[in-house]
Amino acid sequence: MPTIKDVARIANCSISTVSYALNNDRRIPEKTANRIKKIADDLGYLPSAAARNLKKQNTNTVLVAISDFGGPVYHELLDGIHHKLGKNKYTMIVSTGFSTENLLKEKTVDGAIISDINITNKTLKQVSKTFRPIIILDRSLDDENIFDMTIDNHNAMYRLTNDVLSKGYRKIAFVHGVKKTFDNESRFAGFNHALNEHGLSVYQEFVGNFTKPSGQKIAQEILNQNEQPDMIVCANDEMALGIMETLQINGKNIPGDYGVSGFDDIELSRYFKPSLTSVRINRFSWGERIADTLIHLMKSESTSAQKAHGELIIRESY
Amino acid sequence: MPTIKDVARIANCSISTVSYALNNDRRIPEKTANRIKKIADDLGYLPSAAARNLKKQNTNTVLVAISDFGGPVYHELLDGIHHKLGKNKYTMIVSTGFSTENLLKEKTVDGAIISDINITNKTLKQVSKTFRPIIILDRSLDDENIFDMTIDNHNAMYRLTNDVLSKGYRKIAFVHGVKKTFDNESRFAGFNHALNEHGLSVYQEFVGNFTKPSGQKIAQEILNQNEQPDMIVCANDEMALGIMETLQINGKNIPGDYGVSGFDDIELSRYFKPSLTSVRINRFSWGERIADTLIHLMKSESTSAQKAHGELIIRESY
DNA sequence: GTGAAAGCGCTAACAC
DNA sequence: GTGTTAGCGCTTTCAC
Repeated sequence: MPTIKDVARIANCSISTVSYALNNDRRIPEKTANRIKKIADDLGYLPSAAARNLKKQNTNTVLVAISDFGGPVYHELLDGIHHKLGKNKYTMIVSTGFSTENLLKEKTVDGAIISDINITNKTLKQVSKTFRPIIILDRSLDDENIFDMTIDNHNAMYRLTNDVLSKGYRKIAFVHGVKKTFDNESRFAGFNHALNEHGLSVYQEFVGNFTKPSGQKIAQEILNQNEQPDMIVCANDEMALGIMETLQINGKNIPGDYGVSGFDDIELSRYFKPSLTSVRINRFSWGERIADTLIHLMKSESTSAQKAHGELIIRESY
Repeated sequence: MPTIKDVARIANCSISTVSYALNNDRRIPEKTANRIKKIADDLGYLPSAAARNLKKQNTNTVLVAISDFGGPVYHELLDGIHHKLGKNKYTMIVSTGFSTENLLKEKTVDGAIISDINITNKTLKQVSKTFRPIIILDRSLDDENIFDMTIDNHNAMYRLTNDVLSKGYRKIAFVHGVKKTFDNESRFAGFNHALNEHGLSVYQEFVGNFTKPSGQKIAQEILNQNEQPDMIVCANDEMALGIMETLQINGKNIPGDYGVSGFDDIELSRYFKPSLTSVRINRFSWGERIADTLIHLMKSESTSAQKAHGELIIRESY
């Protein structure tokens, strides 16, 4: 493993000259710089990030922490973040679970974007104390160096619910995802907001966990009860899809017997029969804005962290 | 930002004692160790990975490089890798594109798992020269410190094609993904192998790029030509799905007018009507085996890198 | 334009 | 059981 020392020895100069040359410092004439670069290249020299990070006290790396790689919603978001980060010479790494905790605590990154509810507020606050900015997408949390760029769930669900109401539905059930999560509570709040304005309140409530199987289970509950809703508003698409599937297997028509709506607009929702009405967030540009904000924050420049807005995608499911 | 020095000062001992205590060295009595740990905790001390990495010349981190976050096939694989890595106290980071190049070259990781055809062989060889093992999943490449744990595409496609033949199909078209990629060529080879054994050869060939839109375009080509195949074997599910969709839109029946098959068994394939016959790889246990092998390699222990085998999932599409 | 040297925050060999 | 110290591979200040 050649180090900067080896390059210096062979180039017959000091390590500082090598360092300057490799980092394109203006003081080194182009000719010398090229000679040194050539030698470094021939030697297979690659600088050590550990040494540079230690000296410079930064890593030029941004962490994106997600709750799992399976969710169908991260793709565009990550692409958007990566795209903007690349333009600004940052490296992006993605992690989950215990790996995220390690990375955050060991100062391996200059900034982080968190969309993983399993990371505790305590960890977040502890880490942000070291003056590395953190943008959160999965909760609201007020703390210095922690910035909220969540989706404006409330407003989007409010608009969706108003659309549902305009279609004449009145016995409206709500299917929760994991309770107390930001996404669930804010979506439910937007739903209630619209209902209340019409002098209505939720007809029935069910609690799932944002997954398809939980939707399937809830559909069974619905089928087994006496009072039947005419509309089922779900906190996300995956549960809505599970509900529709089970309802259909049991001979029900959608939207004939029940209207159903989702949230997130995952790919499957477009292909399911009937296609699912949902809320779409342009996650690529959301990601770009997130990265942009984080870059400003890491440079201690002022910016404002803004929420993402959803677009109603009306399809055939109610 | 407190460092080990600050902890030592407050604990009124040397930095080596702090280091030993924090790393649970047996020499430090539990009582002292606990006192020091408490002080470190109160101070909000977090060790610096950069310093430790520089000193120890390793990072305890494994990189998984994927070509994009959108592919529906990575989820289980990453979970399997992460699971096994966690059991062995390694941190996993995931990256794409330019970020992967940076990470690999700067020795930020002790080992890497590559499933990104955009990373050049040159980079791989250069990096593996530093004696960090690399496992490749997206190509065959013979080099020291580079280990092949690809899917045994040839064998799986051979078995699928034999099943197709046993159903009586004889005018069999093959839809390529990106040419010259390992996945495409090895699948095509397995396909040909089976055909040749029956004294047949491919009826027609089309070239897509592993995406759904490319499948849709190919379906149009098929519809516009005179000679019609009775079976369309595709190099992956996404293209197969695109083909089926376009064929159906144009009034064709599957499997009545054409049989279709895929490869990968992505989630959508189960829900599409007709459901798609495909090849499933248990990616979780594949991931576990990959991580296990890499761990051995990083410890310079001997192991054998083995390929992954696919399971035929027979459904309704031919 | 180039070099010497300090020092980033740790680990671990060695001394006591 | 605890402390002293060298040194990991860089960047950067300061001299010349």
